[in-house]
Amino acid sequence: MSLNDRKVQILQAIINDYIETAEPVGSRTIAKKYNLGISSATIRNEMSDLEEMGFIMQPHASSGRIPSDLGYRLYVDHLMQKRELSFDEQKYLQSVISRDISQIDYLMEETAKIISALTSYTTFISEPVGQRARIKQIRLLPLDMTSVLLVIVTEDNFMKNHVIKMGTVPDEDTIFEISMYLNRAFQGCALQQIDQTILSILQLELGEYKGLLKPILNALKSTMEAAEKVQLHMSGTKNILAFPEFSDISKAKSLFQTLEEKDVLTSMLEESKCNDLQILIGSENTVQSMKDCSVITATYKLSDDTRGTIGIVGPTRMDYSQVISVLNGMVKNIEKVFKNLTDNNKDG
Amino acid sequence: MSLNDRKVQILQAIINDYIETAEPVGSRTIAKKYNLGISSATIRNEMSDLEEMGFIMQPHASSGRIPSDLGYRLYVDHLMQKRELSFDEQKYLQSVISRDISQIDYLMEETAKIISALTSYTTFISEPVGQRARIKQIRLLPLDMTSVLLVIVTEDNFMKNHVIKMGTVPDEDTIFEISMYLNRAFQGCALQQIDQTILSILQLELGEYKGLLKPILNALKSTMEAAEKVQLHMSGTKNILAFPEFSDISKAKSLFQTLEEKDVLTSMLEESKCNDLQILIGSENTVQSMKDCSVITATYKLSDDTRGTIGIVGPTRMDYSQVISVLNGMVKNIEKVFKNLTDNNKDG
DNA sequence: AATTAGCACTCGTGCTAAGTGAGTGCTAAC
DNA sequence: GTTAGCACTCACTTAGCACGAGTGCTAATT
Repeated sequence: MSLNDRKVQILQAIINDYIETAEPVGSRTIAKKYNLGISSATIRNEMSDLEEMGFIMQPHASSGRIPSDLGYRLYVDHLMQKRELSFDEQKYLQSVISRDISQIDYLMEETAKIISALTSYTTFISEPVGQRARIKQIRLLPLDMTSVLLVIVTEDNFMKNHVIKMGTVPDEDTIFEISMYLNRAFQGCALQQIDQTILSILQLELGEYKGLLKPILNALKSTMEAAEKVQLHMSGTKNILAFPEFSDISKAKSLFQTLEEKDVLTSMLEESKCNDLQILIGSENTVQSMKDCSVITATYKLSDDTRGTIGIVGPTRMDYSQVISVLNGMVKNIEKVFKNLTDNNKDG
Repeated sequence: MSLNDRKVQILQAIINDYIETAEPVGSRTIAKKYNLGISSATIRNEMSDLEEMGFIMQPHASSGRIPSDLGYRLYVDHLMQKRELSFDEQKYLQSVISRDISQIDYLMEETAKIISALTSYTTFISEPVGQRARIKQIRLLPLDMTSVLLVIVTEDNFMKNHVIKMGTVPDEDTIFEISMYLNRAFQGCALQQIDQTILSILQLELGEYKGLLKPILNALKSTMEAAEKVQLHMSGTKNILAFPEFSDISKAKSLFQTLEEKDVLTSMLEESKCNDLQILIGSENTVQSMKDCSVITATYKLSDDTRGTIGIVGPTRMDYSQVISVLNGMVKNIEKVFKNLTDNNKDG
């Protein structure tokens, strides 16, 4: 039994119809709606074959057929038509550019919102991460009467500020000097490289301000930890409730549960980071509560090793073709935004 | 018809039972479960009165009674027993201390998680905000070959860093000088106070680096905008699905919709900021989708004018007494954490 | 040999009717 | 004023039935 042309047409019809209606598709529906030039009886025979081959299944005897995960897989890999974005979609997608995007978290938040609005699926996105391990700059600044401000920047411009309370704050020039010491001592360092030798030298150099060393080390540690932790933004979780496959509250609940565990999502995004586009259909997902969902992820690259990932979660019966074109569009868009941002700032 | 002692006892019994079971409470249930020493017939008569007075109502004829918003109001204002936290609850609540809390957003995130876990309601919390309008420090630092880093700090230590791309980056000493100019020019300023006079002087002082002025002004603007926008953290949205009052998917959906609109929540928290504790029951809420919910908010104060608010959303049938004690406990806790943080840093 | 028409059969869905039980309101007796 | 008793209401459950969408099989047709 071979997967001939007609079987493929029928499978395609079933998938298209099911994506649209969420109802099991019967042979008569296909005969009437899609002009394949064959009768429902013939379609029935073919469907029986398709079921035997594992591409479709019956929710219960004497009901229509729905695509299986394998069916969707075939569809995604070989049948799916590439869909161009409409003008309106394109325009809406690009609206993220026109806002103030100098703040990365805002850009991420907006991006997630736009994608979830366009696709009506749940969207999550990770901030771009690259070479964070090494310290690029570490600077001390005066803040007020009782505290100084420590600014730490890693190689890929991840940065974090720390307020350090002190009994008495040194004067402007002394702070500048200490700042220079610190920068010389730590620049280019990974956290692990900071050993006792460096610390003793530094302690000596700091002189009467050696009390600063402890809070500075704490700040370094917490910055490095935060740098490891990829920031995640999410939007459109409520959309899940609109799909009939989640009208069973308990199913919705367990998916929500998973979506609240950012670690799970982060590691999902991490895993897919090497692929430009990754599609996991139903049972292909490792997370139990997503066995009824498909997850599509796309990776955007700001440089060779600075990347982030956008992910979409929806029922397996999702509009793969639309999602993929939206994701591709958005990836191009983000990359462009960052490029523009860089160029603009060079002018200003 | 007066609200005598017996009526109050019956009302209390109805509310307690309904909070526990979520089922309309009948006269026989009360007679059997709560030993009030009167028969179900008497209770029926009293209930009839209570209904006439507006404290309870029937979902449909010949069903048991449920408390009305007015009933809950009476309960909350006069009947409710203050509940002490159990040892375990107290311990769990304080577990937020033992983690690394030097980063405010992490602390907020954890706090929301703990409260939603303890109460099983949805929790949202706003970061402490005080006098943000004025600039406390504005500093320029070298970053790398093509860019400098601008650090802006407002009066209440809200801070934001901005990367400014430049064709050629001045040397360390020049940057320091520019940094000092800037700081002198803008320290103590509100954004609105920056006028043309200041700008022309600055432009003169910046000399060949006057190109910096535009990005600096942009950075100032975006910082001030971000400072106005209160950061909000949320946890436990999925809990909503566990309550029978939201087993109707469409109700759950509209509540989710509201919870995704951070502006709405932010303004709710803002409004309640003057009260230590505020309880809005059902129809007392202005937001339409929350007319079936109660919202309890508690305000924590880090100083006279630096405050944040914790809010809890749940069905009107919520365990008011538990929620209030958890919120009070957490407010004390947060205030303590911040106090400790300050003291610790003074030592180190 | 492939296709199709026809038919029996399956099974979810929607409707109705009857029965059940929790709860009320009213009345008359205590 | 309190209570027992009773009629009544109404949501909820269950069974039975008809309907229709859909299948699989078989025999006729191309």
